[in-house]
Parts: sequence; C-alpha cells; structure tokens
Amino acid sequence: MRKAPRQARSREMVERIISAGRSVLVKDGYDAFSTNRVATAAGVSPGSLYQYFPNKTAILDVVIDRYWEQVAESVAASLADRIGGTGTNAVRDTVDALVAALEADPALLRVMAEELPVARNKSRRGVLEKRVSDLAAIYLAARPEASRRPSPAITAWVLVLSLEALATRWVLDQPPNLERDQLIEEMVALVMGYLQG
Amino acid sequence: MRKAPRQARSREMVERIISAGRSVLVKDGYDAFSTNRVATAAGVSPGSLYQYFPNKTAILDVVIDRYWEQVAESVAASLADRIGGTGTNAVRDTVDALVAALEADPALLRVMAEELPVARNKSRRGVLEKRVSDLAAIYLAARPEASRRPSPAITAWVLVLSLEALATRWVLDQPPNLERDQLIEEMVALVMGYLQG
DNA sequence: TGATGACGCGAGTATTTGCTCGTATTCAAT
DNA sequence: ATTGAATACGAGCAAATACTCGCGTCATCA
Repeated sequence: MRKAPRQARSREMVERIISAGRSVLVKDGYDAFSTNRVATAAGVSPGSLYQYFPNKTAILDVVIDRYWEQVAESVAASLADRIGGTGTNAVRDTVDALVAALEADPALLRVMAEELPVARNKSRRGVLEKRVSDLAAIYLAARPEASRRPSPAITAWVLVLSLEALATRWVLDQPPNLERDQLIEEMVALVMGYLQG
Repeated sequence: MRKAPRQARSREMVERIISAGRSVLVKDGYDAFSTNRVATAAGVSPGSLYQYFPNKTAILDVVIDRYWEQVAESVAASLADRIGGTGTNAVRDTVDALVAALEADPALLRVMAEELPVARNKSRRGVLEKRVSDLAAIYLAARPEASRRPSPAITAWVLVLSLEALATRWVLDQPPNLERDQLIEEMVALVMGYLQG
C-alpha cells in the first residue's frame, strides 16, 4: 500500500478497487487484468488507483490473498473441530469441508488454478497446505493407532497434496459419472486405505 | 506453421528456433518469452521467425507439445510393459517410471508447472492423463481381484491425478526428509491401500 | 468560515512488444 | 553461369498498457 486511506470516502474506494479486481479477474480473465480496466470497473480513475496501490500486482495480490485466506480458514476450522474425533467420520467431514471450501467460488477458483501462473499463487497456497498439513501431522502423531505409515509429516504431505488435487479438479472439471457423494467416498477410501495399509 | 521449410537450411532454422524457445523459457522464464528474444537466442531475425511460425504462441505450443509428448510416451510405454504384471511390483515400476519421466527435465517442468498458466498446458496434459488413465482402467477392469473399488474409470482418475500431483511436487520442491525411495514407497502404499481397501 | 491538506481526476508519457515489409542474399535447377 | 524462387534480414510500425503529473474538489480542522 502506497499510503493508508484516512477518510471513509477513500477507504470505500480502496474496497471498490479490490472488489472490481476480483470481478475483472472472473469476468474478463487474467490476461485482461489491466489497471485501466480495473479502474473503469471500479468507477475510479487510474490515477486514484495508484494513490493507494504501488502497482498492478499489489491489487492482484490482495485479491489472491483474500481468496486463499478464506479457503484456508474454513478448512482449518473444520479440521480443528474434528481433531478430537476419530476414524472414517472425521476424515469424511474434513474431506467434505475441503470440497465445500473450493466449491464456494468456482469461478474464482478457476482463475486461481488455471489462468494464473502457479508461481503467483504458490506462497499463498503454501500457507493453506502447511496449515492443514501441520494439523493433520499433529493428529497423526497423537494417535499412532490411526496410521501405519512411519512419518506423520510425510503422511500429511501426501494426503494434503492428493486431496487438494482431486478436489480442485473435480470442482473445475465436474467429471461426468462422478457425483459429489461418490467423490467424497473415493477420497475417504484413499485416505483410509493409505493410513491402514 | 505458416509454410513448410523446403530447404535443409530453413529446416535447420526452424529447429534452432524451437530449441531457442525452450532455452529462453528455461533460462529467462515465461514472462520473458518474447519473439525478439527467441529470435536473438536462435541467432535469427524476427522476420525469419515469422516466415514459419504464424505467431508467438505457435512456437510456445511446439515446445510444450514436445515436452508432454515425451513424458506421456515414456510413462505410457512403461505402463504398457507392466500391464501383464500384477501386484505391488507392477505398481512400483509404473510409479517409478512416472517420477523418472518428470525428473528428466526439472527446469522445463518447473516452467510448465509453475510459470505457464495452467490453461496453456491443459489440453496437452489432458492427453497424458487420459492415456495413462485409460491404460490403468483397462488393467483394473481386466483384473477385478486387483481392486475393491466399484468403477475402474473413476479409480484410474483418482490415482492418476494423485500420483501426478505428488510426483510433480516432489520433483519441484524436493522436500527435505523425503528421499526418492521413500516417496516411491508412499506412492505405492497410497495406491495399494486405496485398491485393497 | 476560511484554510489546509487529503482526495480524485484523466489526459498524457514512456515503454514494451508482437508483427510486417521492402530489400538483400543464397540456393538449386536449367 | 544464369535466373528466379526461396530464404533471411532488421528497422520500424501500431497497439497496448503500466504509470505520472498537475490541477480542481471536498472534508475537516481552527
């Protein structure tokens, strides 16, 4: 941020810009994400935009941050709730929460996962993965009987990456002949089979 | 292709351009992939370049195609070889082949997987995934005792996506505390556990 | 109420870059 | 050897676009 908006008017404008950034991204795609277009969509002049954002990337970063933050928040919350639980049901609930979190805004997910160069996303996505991975590793370490795999950290890494890939692709591709319920069952089977040998 | 090179000289030039495209991509990154830069790297003028390629994208497409073609070829070949085999060893060999194929050119893989917008890759990667997925589905359908999962096609989809994600991330991130051998064992455990319940 | 500074504007600049076109050079068939 | 086609050149055009600057407006204080 180049400077902090002090008056209510300008704080509103900053919000309008971020929100316009999101909708330009969704409606016009990443390639069309230009400062002028964002400014127009926000009903603001380019000059005003540059009063609060140092460059184009800064706007994009805020949009990306907010998205992954929201996903991470809901997955981690659900996982933390279930961390006392045990067995298939806890796994199912967590997997469901992951799918639900990605289903929440498919249009933006598509941009994040397919149009944006992954490098732009990587650190933010890393935060999500690390957060979930750590929780899972703690769970596994605390319950040796839940897993026959040697290293909790590695086990968590394997599960998080696999499930993330499956959930993302399911949301984006909506494979025919694979209903949501069955997807969840497959993911649960993958997890339980891997853990139990 | 705008026109086919007829003389040996020009065929060589086309090859030089493609090869220069690859190395610009690897050395300078996707953002720096400009026609002028590719031309310079190839020791060729922009005008010459446009005699055989209609636009920038066409050059990029050839580079991308060649890469995934090569990966698909080696994975599919290995999988086809093992399709008569059975049990853990066949799985291990196939998984190993996947990791090996991605390890072959990590620098280019990084560009493909991280710098390029996924959309640019999707169709080519889809070919790889479909090819491997179909083979796996055929194998599973032919050996009901190998899997307790209901649908071979869905089972194959789950496995291909998971393994691809794991192998790619391992090659690119080289997670500490996860040696190649152990990665393979984790992947095998994931597959066998999922199939056998 | 008037003055100070935050705010907002939008035409304009500076740069990048995909691509073309007129010209020069080389090849290969006769 | 000649000639015409194929090839190669590279300066430069046109368009896109990230970003700036100087000026007018409004909010918030004394």
